[in-house]
Amino acid sequence: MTTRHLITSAIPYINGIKHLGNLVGSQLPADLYARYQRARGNEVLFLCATDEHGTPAELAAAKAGKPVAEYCAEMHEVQARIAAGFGMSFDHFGRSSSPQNHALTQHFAGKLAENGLIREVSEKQVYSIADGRFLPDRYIEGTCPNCGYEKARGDQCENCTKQLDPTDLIEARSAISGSTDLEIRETKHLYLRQSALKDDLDAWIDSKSDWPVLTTSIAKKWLHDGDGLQDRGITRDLDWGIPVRKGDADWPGMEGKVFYVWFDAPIEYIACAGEWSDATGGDWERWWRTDKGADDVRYTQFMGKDNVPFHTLSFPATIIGSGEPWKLVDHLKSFNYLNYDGGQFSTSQGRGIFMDQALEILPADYWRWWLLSHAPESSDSEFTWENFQTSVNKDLADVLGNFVSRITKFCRSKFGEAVPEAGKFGPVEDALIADLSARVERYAAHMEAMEVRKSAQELRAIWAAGNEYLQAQAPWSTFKTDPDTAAAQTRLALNLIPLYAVLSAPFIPDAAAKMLTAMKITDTGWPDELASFLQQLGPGHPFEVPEVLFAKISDEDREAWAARFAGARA
RNA sequence: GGCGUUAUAGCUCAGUUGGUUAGAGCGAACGACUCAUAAUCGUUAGGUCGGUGGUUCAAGUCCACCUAACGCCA
Repeated sequence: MTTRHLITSAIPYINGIKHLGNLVGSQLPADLYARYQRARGNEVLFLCATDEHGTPAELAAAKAGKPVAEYCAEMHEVQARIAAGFGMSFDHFGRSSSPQNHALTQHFAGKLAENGLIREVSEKQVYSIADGRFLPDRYIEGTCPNCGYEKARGDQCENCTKQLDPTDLIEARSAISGSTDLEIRETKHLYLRQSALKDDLDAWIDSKSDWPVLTTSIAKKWLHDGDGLQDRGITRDLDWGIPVRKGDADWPGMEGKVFYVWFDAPIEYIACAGEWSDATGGDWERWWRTDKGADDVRYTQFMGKDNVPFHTLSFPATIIGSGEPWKLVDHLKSFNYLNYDGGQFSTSQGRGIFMDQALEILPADYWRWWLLSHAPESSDSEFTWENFQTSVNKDLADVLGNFVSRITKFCRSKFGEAVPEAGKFGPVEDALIADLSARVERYAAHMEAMEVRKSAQELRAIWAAGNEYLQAQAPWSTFKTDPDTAAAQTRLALNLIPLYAVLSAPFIPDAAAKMLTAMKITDTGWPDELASFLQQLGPGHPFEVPEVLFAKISDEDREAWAARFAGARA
């Protein structure tokens, strides 16, 4: 029985290229799961997009000297290209600024208003006359009244960590223009009454007993801490964003305002499916509307822990509050942070390795393997160059790559570049097949459960089993006295290559494809019946000795890279 | 200050609902093999499971307190 899997990765913000910590927390594990489910013959819709609205995008565009729409369009292409470089198998990589998202976001706001879940709030905000705009708290700078630090931000002083209100700052100025010509103006905003949905959300979270504790503990904290779940503003005084409208209608009093980015970004998960439909002719509603076939869809989200509150509370509040039959997430896989060599990856400080830089120095498979096999599932984990080097060299080059190399070269030298036909399997071969069957089953169970590290561990053991078999049977020795038996041993070992390719493809798709190409086989299917799977390459089946699958990382490379990435990004 | 997560062999980590001698990979030592990217395979290495005190016939595995790191919030 096949299952339909809707899979989304947290959508990356538009203002720049993401680092490896961002990648391992969302896109990469989501891709792993999507590839695995497709390999099992299930129908998959895997979506991601760029998150394009908000002040940071406006400022990044201004810094680049471009209109914000143009900047976003360009950065979207850049991010799409890099994601493709990492092998992300998105069915669609959309944009939160799409017309589909404009319409859907306005639709949701209208429904929420109809259901009494929106309230209007008047509040005072800082307006910069020189900039001609309201300033978010963190874009106001001034001297900290507490410690005297001169570059304190309106929300917090980075020097003494004291929480501030913009009006506390001495000599407050705009962080954008530096202008001190500021005034307090009254402005009206819409708030989503999340508090009214608290009990619904609480019950819903309670029903998710199989979610990672990281996910539920964060959600529970926000639900129960202090005064409980707070209402949140969903509008801003900005130009760049989705205009505030009540469905198709104007929203009196909200002219010139846009929806706050956190409100429209998750709705893009749905709109993205609409973009996919418009681009491909697919039917997005059967993935998202439970009244139109989405009831039997299994929806899984992937994200870093910083995104958990929005996905467990705010977005579900939007969906539940609409009163319409939209699909809610079934499983939410969250990740901790990946640290870089003793500190944090930092986009703002340019610390760590960024996605474009990673692809400049090594192929995607190297990064995919290390990042996934060290995914920060149970706690924060750390990238070090030494660990990366030994892990990649040992696992990929020595255990997997060398296995393919040794058996294909051995066969070529003794039997030629075709699968030898003599001899037959005995008890040792049966035992190997039985052992591998059990391992494949465990691997599948871990992949199904999204236990990323455990999956990688089992996969590695499956690779090692091939080396163990060769080492114990030593066809190079057997060949001298009993060439027929050596032929059978070689035949079995060669057949392990397609097995390794299929199982490894979700982790290292490029190398997996090379392995299949070398063995001159295209579609292997999933190894449900291992005994027959391992006879796919029958006697006489031709193959080629592939190029080295994984070159090793030398100490010189490692040292050079460690030095290059020690400081801030150039 | 409140809350949360984490703390297991030199390193990176596994350890289901508490139950015989606490596991894996890497590193290290020794051995085997020589087909292979000087790759592989095997054996060994004995860590008071952060600390203290409890519950229990029995705790790394539950409870309390403490310590440290990280994070979230105020």
